[in-house]
Amino acid sequence: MGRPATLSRERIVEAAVALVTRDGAEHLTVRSLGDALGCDPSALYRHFRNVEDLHRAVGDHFLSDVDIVPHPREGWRAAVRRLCVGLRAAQLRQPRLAALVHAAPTRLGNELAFTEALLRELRRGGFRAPAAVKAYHSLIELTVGSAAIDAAMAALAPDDRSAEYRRWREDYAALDAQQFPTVRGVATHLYRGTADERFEDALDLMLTGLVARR
Amino acid sequence: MGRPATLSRERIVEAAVALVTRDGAEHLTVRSLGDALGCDPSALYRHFRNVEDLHRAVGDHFLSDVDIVPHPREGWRAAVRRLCVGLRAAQLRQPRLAALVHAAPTRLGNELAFTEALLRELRRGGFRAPAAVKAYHSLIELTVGSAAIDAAMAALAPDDRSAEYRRWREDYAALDAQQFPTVRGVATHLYRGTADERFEDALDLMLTGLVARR
DNA sequence: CCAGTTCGTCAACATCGTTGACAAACAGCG
DNA sequence: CGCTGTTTGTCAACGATGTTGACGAACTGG
Repeated sequence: MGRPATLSRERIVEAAVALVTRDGAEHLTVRSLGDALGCDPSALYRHFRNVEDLHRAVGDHFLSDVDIVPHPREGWRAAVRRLCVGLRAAQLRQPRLAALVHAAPTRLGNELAFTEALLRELRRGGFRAPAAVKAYHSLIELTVGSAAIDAAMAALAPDDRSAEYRRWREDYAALDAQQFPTVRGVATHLYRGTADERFEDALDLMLTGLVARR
Repeated sequence: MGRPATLSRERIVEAAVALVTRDGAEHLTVRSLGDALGCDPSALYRHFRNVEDLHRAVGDHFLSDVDIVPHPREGWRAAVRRLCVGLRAAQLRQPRLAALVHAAPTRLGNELAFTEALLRELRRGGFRAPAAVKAYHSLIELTVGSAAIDAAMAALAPDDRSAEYRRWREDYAALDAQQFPTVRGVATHLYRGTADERFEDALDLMLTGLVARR
């Protein structure tokens, strides 16, 4: 019944993923996606309520390459670490997209699979249900949150990015020594290294706290 | 020399803050701000390079009410906690705005004052420069990051927000028990309580980790 | 073969940030 | 006083965004 559909949610998401992979998420617009699919932009609204709905679907798709299968002989702490690092990597692989999706859990397939994996490791680590959920919230808050704020920088070309970090350091180093003595004193250490290193540092801190609390 | 300026960065920021406070940050546009100031929208470009520049200035202004003066007889851990909780509160007071600013440090007055205060407490806690900066990065990553992802929810009315959380719980509870046993088992605990509580929980975890590492 | 339904097309709307040409309003100088 | 140069706000326009409503093509069930 009705005209046969040439489009579908799957085809659209597939094309969107290809477009984002090729041109970057900032070029994912209703019009460009329509062009890529060879159809009118407005046709997309037959399959998605609005762009946010589309973004969620595309965002979840990118979580598919997080390694969530349990590794043998891996302790819970290492497993939790691996999961969070993997989630962050997947989010930052499409930085601009992550910034659009991070607002709320999509509660779609790939994200649910990740949630299941993380919570299972925490239960395996000896946390009871309420404590495991608390730990889950903390880890997600840090992992997704830091990905959200690092997304903009991750979108830059490596050269531009380190140039930007350098500029920040210079700004801090040029501060008035009377007013900001501490910042000035540590200016050379600020925003050195990569954002990934800073994240893993924070993650290890939190994991240490988790071990201590357990 | 030249035509006398009726506008200034200060006047513009002031009007922008008023506009954001009244209508919400989503209504902060070049045009609406021009209306509020009784001038042509394009006049703003004489004082700000682009909207992002403007957003940074407005965002920094909202950090002015973070309590950064040292409290007597307060340990470094309590002080660090207070600073981070205060920063988050200030960011979430204008949620939509926080989402626009979180990308990079503004390196403007209020933010610098906060950075100075936080680093000073860490130094006071016995951390040497590199370790203090590492701790600073971790705390900022968590605090600003979690504020970024909580911003969207914080923008909702309290009733809508708890309704949304309830819907998430129901979604998790309705999952297939075969495929997602762990998530389903802890579904009633997920996203209970407030986002503030979850943040403070994560913060305490990180502080515990910091104490252990020191 | 007609009626009903689905789905892509088309044109339009409102809104956004941003730019370049122009004119008003001043300071300094001969 | 008048000219020059500079600053600064105005105006009109551009291109891009998401979104909607009317239309017609293409199918299915009766």
